[in-house]
Amino acid sequence: MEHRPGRPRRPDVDAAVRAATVRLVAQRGYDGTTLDHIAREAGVAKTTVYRRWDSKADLVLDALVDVLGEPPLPTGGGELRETVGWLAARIGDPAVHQLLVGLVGEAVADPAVRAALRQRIRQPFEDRLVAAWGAGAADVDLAFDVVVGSLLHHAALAGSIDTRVVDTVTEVAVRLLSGEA
Amino acid sequence: MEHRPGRPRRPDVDAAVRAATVRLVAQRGYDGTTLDHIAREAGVAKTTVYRRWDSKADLVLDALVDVLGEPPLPTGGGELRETVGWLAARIGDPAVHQLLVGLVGEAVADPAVRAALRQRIRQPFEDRLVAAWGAGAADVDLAFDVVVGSLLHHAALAGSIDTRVVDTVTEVAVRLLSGEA
DNA sequence: TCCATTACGCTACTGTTGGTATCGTTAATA
DNA sequence: TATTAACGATACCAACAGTAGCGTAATGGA
Repeated sequence: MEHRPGRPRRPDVDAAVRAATVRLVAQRGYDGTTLDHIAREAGVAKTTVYRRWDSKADLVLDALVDVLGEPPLPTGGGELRETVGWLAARIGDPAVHQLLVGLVGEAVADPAVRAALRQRIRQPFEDRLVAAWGAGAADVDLAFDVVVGSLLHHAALAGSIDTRVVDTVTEVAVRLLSGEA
Repeated sequence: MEHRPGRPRRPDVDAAVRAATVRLVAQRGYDGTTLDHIAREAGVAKTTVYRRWDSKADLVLDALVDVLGEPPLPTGGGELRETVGWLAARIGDPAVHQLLVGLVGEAVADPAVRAALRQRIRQPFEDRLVAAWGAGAADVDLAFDVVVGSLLHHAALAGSIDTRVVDTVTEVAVRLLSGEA
């Protein structure tokens, strides 16, 4: 029962394509990165990419989930800032925010991308905070929108992300979640 | 000295094209609206549109400036919320946020759009607040990014904008500008 | 009136890009 | 050996932003 019949998939292709996607989108942006380019960079035919992912958005989301990592689980009392700060810091990473801003752009036009983004990016973050704090999911959603939205918009208008802005936005979101509204 | 030599421009074309742009982008989104469609809807040839605007982004920005309107000038003491709330409410308008989210998407890839967006959208807002409050421009920029970014991101993930979110975000930005950080 | 100048509509076109179809080949199982 | 599925390669399609060229209409000036 090792394999289904037929030629097995090359085992290293998924990782190579994801890595090429992250690298290229980080330096050339979402729109500036074509699928031909990704495939060539990963040493794979474009048709192979489309056998494994449904669309460019699907691939980029997969690459983003990979490079984003998992949010830390706040353990004690004052650790809320740890989780929120982690999110803000991750978005400061050019790879993360370039991948994300491209996906958000697609989400505006495509409800499927919207749902996938909620489920694979926002949900895990929300789960941690709700589990550790019993906070309302709506409040966490709002805090997430404030952190991610503010930083992405800042990056869009400024071209890069200022560290001071990351800190201030973190502070704002922590206050919001602490129930000081 | 009435006119330069040559056939004068049809005087109502600018307004008609802007109106068609607002209408179509509001209901079909930025990517879902083609220039052929805009031209047809405005009763004008596509080449005429390109004689008057340099690009789709240029046209959409022009239409956005038009439909956004001018921020109110806060007059007295507690009127900061008036100006910030105006901005948040304007973004709640589907026409405004659809136009804006498309432009922000272009701004990520195109520094020229980035600069134009700063100058024609954020600048007037900033001018009012700095003139009336002597607040630092950097603080106003941040507040702008928080209001606009949070609401656009919320819209991107939810598909529409919740009124409660508009209010909360306004509150957050007002606090930020009041120097309670 | 004739001319230079500029806007217009129209049609046709280019170039890019996400995504697909086809096909011969290769690597696995049964 | 037969079947099954993945692969690379190439060619292709459909959209769409933006451009070129052309005949025509409308203005001001000589």
